[in-house]
Amino acid sequence: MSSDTTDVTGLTVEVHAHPIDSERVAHARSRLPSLDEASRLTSLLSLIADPVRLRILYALDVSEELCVGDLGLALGANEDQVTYALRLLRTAGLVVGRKDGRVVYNRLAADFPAPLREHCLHQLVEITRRPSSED
Amino acid sequence: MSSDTTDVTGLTVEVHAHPIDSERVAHARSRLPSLDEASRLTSLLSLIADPVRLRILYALDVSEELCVGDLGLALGANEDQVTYALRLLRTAGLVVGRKDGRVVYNRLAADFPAPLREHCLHQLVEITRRPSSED
DNA sequence: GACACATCCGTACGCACTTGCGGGAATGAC
DNA sequence: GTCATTCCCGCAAGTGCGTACGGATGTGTC
Repeated sequence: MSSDTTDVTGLTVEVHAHPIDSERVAHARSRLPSLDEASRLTSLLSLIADPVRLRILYALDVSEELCVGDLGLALGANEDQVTYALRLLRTAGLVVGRKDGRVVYNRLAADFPAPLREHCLHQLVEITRRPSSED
Repeated sequence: MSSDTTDVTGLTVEVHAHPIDSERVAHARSRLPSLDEASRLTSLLSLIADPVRLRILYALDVSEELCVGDLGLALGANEDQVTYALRLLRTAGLVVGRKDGRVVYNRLAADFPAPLREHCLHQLVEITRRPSSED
């Protein structure tokens, strides 16, 4: 790369060596979440940033528990999609399954992040009903 | 498709014709956001579900405005990444740019969704500090 | 004028994610 | 026992997203 000389030597950093506002850079830098924290949060957000998975969470939020087939019916989605979505949600620990006979009843995990439920599921959907400036 | 005979005729729906709990299916179905609403919301969530973009929003939240190069410095990120991330954020209307000379100062848009700012930026990061069950 | 700088654009590559399909394991009905 | 049902898994393709690179544009400096 021609503009990135990550300071291995601690010297001669070629990357934008002239900050416009170094004070604000330092300020932002000190309060910024680490890349590790950000990655953890974004991997969680990526999970709910999918129409099928989001609607599954909505469905499980209003109905206590639903089996895979009924979820497909409620969403009008393919059962393959539901199965795959549930696999990810379960792996992340957001959804737990209770097996009773040949039916698996799914519900939100007991330790489902409360802020995620309150804000993303209950409130955030509101801003989709008011396309402020676009579309 | 072999398992989906979307009732065009109104008859012979082969898809899981025996709901386990048809009451809960109907309940979930009536309260579920439409696929269109869900898609709008998820496309917004997808925007912030990225480490670079999320940290840019954080940086712009604490520092009023920052230019592209300084953002790269604050994040320790490539300027290509910052440029690409800003392009998406600007297209979505979340970030606006003020050009002064050859420097472009970026800041959060005036109509930046308040719930997004309050909940996702300020509160949601908390849940990343407590890896409940998974690493 | 020539030059350095900040930013953006167009393109191509690589990769992760999702989907659809076939098949298999477990369970209940008969 | 045989059969139907529910759900899950492995595999192979298609698709979209992010990154890197070269180059172009506009702008201050000398």
